Amino acid sequence: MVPMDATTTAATPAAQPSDDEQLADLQQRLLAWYRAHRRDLPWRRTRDPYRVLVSEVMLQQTQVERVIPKYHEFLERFPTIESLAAAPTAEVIRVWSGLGYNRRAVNLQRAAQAVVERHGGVMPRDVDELLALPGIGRYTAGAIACFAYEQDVGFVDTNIRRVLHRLFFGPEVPTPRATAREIQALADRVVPAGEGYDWNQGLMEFGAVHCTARKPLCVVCPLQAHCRAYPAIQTALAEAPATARREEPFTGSSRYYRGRVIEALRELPPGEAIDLAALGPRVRDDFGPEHLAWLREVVAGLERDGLACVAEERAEYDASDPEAGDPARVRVRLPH
DNA sequence: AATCCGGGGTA
DNA sequence: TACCCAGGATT
Repeated sequence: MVPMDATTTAATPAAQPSDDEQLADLQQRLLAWYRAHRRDLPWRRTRDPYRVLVSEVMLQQTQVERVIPKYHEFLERFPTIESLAAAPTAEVIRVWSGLGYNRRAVNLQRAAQAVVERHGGVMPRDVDELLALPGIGRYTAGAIACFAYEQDVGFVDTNIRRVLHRLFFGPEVPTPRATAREIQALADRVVPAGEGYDWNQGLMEFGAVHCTARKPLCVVCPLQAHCRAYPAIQTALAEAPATARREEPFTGSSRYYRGRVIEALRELPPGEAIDLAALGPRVRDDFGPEHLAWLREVVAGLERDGLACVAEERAEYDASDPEAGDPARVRVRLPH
């Protein structure tokens, strides 16, 4: 006997679809949108875990259009995970030129070395094992599990965060209504079974070209009926005071000079080192002896990140200051 | 939670 | 010039 209670699933009228039916419709609409609008990107043509790894690390904070040529160049030079693991780090850093966040290059090679040494050259499938690799966080681990091994796992990048927040929580401005944990849990829950690859690619594509941060195309959005942010998002974005987050000046910053030093080291002949006194003028026009200690600190920071190697030439013993090394005697090069 | 980490394209 | 952008690691 069917209960009289109208709230039970069995008694729910077709005119009031269940949450499951709503979600299924949303999923099908997004998948349909993606299959009609997806860009032909190089890393969408492969499931090779190594190639997926390379693309995902490059795509961390770097735009698609800038990654595409470097992706081809990098794989031409390092076609296999073994070749990357065995290469001189200096060469990996050189090939990385133009992508920025150079630590990623070092971590990518370290990850390749870990896969070769700890996993016999086979990229792990489990998110937890992937997370243990250098430079691979929750996003990249999930992306590899999904885009290389086609597992139905959820993960969150800036596009997925924005899209899921708008759909399920409402406008993300002026302040987000959901925590990172809630978004991650949601991302895991809404992956359609067996469709994880297209679903996650679709969420990112949708966020990148349709449900954008500034000018979402709500008027022609196929997900209108499912969106907690529609149509309030347009008003919210219009009223949001242009986030007065002043960026600190880049020229003259530590980041700027780190970039200049790496740029100078890349130009050295392979294996060659340069002393600070010669490096200085290549990094800043006004360089003088008073900048030696400062440059030594910049180089020390790069060394901590595995981006530079420092060798101090044997100094004369100075009885008055036995601790101090002479910055002028320090030589620097890219790591082997 | 805040901060650091590059660089290039574009309005 | 100012602003944007497929995160991770450290503290």
